[in-house]
Amino acid sequence: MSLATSSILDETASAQPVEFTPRQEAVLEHALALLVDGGEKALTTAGLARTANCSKESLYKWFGDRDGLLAAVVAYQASKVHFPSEAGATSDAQTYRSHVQAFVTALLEVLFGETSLALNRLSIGQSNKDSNRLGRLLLVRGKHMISARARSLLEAGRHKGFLKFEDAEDAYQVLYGLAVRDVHVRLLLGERATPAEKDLGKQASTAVSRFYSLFGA
Amino acid sequence: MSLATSSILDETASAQPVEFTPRQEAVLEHALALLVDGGEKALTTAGLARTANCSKESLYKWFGDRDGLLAAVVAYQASKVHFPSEAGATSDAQTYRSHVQAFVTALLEVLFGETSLALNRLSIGQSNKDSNRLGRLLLVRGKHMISARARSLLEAGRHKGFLKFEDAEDAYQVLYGLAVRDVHVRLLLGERATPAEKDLGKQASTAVSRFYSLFGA
DNA sequence: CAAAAAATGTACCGTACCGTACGGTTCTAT
DNA sequence: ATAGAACCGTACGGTACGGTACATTTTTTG
Repeated sequence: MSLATSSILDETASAQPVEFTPRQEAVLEHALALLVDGGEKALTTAGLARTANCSKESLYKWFGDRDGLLAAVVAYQASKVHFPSEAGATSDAQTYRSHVQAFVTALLEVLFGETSLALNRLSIGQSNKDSNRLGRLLLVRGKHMISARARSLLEAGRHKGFLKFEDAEDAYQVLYGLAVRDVHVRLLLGERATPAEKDLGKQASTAVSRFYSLFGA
Repeated sequence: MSLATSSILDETASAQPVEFTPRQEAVLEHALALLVDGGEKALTTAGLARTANCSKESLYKWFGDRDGLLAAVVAYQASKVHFPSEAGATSDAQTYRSHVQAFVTALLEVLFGETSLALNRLSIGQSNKDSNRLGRLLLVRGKHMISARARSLLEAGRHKGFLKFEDAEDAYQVLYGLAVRDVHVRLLLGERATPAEKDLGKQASTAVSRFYSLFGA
């Protein structure tokens, strides 16, 4: 049984960090590069073997089949994304708000990055498969992780009296919508971001400002 | 020169309604059905010819090549989507707000429909092509149309003193974000909507409520 | 009703790519 | 140093699909 089907795809054990050897990580890095410019069609087993200076046989030994390779790419990239955890519990209203704004900025940086866009395009393109491994992988190791992190941040704000809301998940969804709007989908469709949309700090600032208008205590 | 490259793809003349013969529309309907369950891989020329009882030669005569067929499917579906225009200029605050809410509900109905999701998945999957015809097609005949419609609706509300904002496009983006959040992307990734997210009227209602908190006069 | 235009269905070709096999090479451990 | 494992590069089979050609049938038109 391949590495892909035995551990990466096993969503019951989705907590452990998924180890790759350095050689495999180097190959996955090449795979990412191929994906970012060229899309899924550009990531062929022969092409990856050529650009990464490895053999196809190794690819199949490591990842099982092409789907396993794609899943490994997604899992590997997800393992590289880390969000800053809340810096200490002792913070006044001002610094807490700056934490929220930093979180939103980091969120936009990840979502609007070319790598994330390429992987989202890949997963969306595969979302009509029987099991839809990539979509679930991206959701569970990407969005759900971020969502959990955001909820804990917002809960802390409520506990300290900076925010007021009923459901943390609901509040996070609003914050997400205010920050992302339809920019994500437009980027996924290939539209270029406007200069204003490229100023992620400014975008995050106004989003947080509006969020506080709705949920500030 | 094929129909696809001569008229559908001609973005300079993107205003005229794109005519198809009834026979062609019937074939495009079958193509849509194939796309909705099965994704792009399921839409093969041979498969479409078989299910639609037409010949491959006719497909190539009508649409040029496979890309032209995909573009025709997108253009055809876009031509079927219509939003209710604002019903008369004489309306009080209450009915105007109901118009806004109806617009948001219609927006969600379109975006979360299986057909729209399938076409968005298709266009996103093709967004790394050289010209990226599908993405631009979906943007110009879909999102931009809706955006223009929304701006005029919001401008009317501002003119009547129901709303207060600086930039109509910016206000619309906020309304969009409040209503859609990350549900669209999650659906694109294959996740099922929660029961609460399926209540589009309720979702639109709270979105409009929050929008009025931010932009109400 | 007959000629012409259009459409159907099938057969075919070329290409692209997944997956496997195999000979040769490099690394590792004892 | 040497045996064994891992790996590289390449070549090949099988398959799926885009696109074309052509004979037959259906529809339109004068």
